[in-house]
Amino acid sequence: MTQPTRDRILDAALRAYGTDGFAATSLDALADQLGIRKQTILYWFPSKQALFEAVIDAAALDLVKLFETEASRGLAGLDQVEAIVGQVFRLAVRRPELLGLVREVTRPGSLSVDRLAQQVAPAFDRARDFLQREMDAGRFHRSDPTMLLLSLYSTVVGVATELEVQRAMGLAPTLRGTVARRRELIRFLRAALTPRFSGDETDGSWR
Amino acid sequence: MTQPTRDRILDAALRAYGTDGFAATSLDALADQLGIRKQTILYWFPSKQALFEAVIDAAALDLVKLFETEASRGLAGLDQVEAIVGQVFRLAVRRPELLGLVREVTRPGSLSVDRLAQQVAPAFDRARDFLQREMDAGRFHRSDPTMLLLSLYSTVVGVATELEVQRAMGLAPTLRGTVARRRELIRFLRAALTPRFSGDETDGSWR
DNA sequence: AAATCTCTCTACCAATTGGTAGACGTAGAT
DNA sequence: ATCTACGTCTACCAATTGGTAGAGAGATTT
Repeated sequence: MTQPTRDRILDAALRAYGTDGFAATSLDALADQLGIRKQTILYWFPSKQALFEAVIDAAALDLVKLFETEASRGLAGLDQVEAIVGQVFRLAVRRPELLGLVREVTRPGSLSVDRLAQQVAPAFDRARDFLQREMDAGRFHRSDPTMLLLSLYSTVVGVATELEVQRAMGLAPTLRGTVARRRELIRFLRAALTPRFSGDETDGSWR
Repeated sequence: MTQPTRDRILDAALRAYGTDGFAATSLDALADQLGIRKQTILYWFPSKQALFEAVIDAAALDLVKLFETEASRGLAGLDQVEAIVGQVFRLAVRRPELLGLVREVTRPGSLSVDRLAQQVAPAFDRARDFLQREMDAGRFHRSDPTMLLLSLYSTVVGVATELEVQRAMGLAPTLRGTVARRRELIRFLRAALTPRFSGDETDGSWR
């Protein structure tokens, strides 16, 4: 009980919304799980929607902070990519609900995307700049940075979070399996990013 | 009204569950949308859960059929990959709710994954065999086929469906943009799949 | 000591939820 | 003509939903 009530609520809500989804999680269920009454939740957060938004803000802060510190190490080329992949996988293992929340929020038709997007945008910009620099330095296969980032995002977050798909493919969700998946993903990304020759294979122009 | 009631219900439910999610879609809302009473839905499907399962079955059938016909064309190498990507993108444009349902069902903590997984498994097996054959023929970068398939799945489905993430990255969801994204994705996949030299760069052994 | 503030609680409430029971009309079979 | 099966409906219902009102306990301030 060392953690104040408000934080405990945020924590449990993040876990619940990120796992079961916003609509499937009632305030009563959340309160039960915390051993408090629903009205206590409504004291700290004026409505269910407001709680959701607070959860998003908290998650965004965590995500940004994580990438902030990672970026500050100033790695280059595939080392940086590998480090980021490592962070995402660590997140997928230790706080799967966080990535789950991202998927919940980015669902088509979601109203709260912008709230998350706005806070994460600077990190995206930084990532894009990084890709651009690496391309200019000839370390990455040249292509449109934004679209490349989208592909990278989809691949990494997908491989890290699509646990059920992996199970369906016959991959056991063990620690060993996770490590193997990460290694294989990095192999995949290296193949996708490394330029063919000393120069470029494609012309690099867009459209 | 040429379509029988049961099919109309399945159709609307697929769209609703794939867009807003299962928990967020009430039977009343569904019925309203169809201009019928909720009890008519419960006449055709004994419970909300049963309707969900019927929707999954219908979606699985559509997906399998689509890949069945695509695979029967017997393309090889990147041509086959490109054709599949094309199909997925066509799906993302014409029936986004179908891919949305897949994401809904594959959410961690979902109880109905197995139902979908079981029906799609043969298609996955075929895809894995395809990758293995291509590697043996030296047309694809050698690596673990299952994990490669997972990476490919995540990338393709992600890029095709993560509309909100794309919007957050500043990519307009126009038709031109979609085409560009598909082209860039294929470029990405080509880079990831094509072997480096005549032989392999990696040893190909696993673990 | 009184008043205020902070936090959690009990007591409700109107709306919505998934689901049951059964009436009603239509069409085909006997 | 009657019986039966089918499909949709009205009428309910108990449980759950998010939310309001305000009591009460404990600490802090005046």
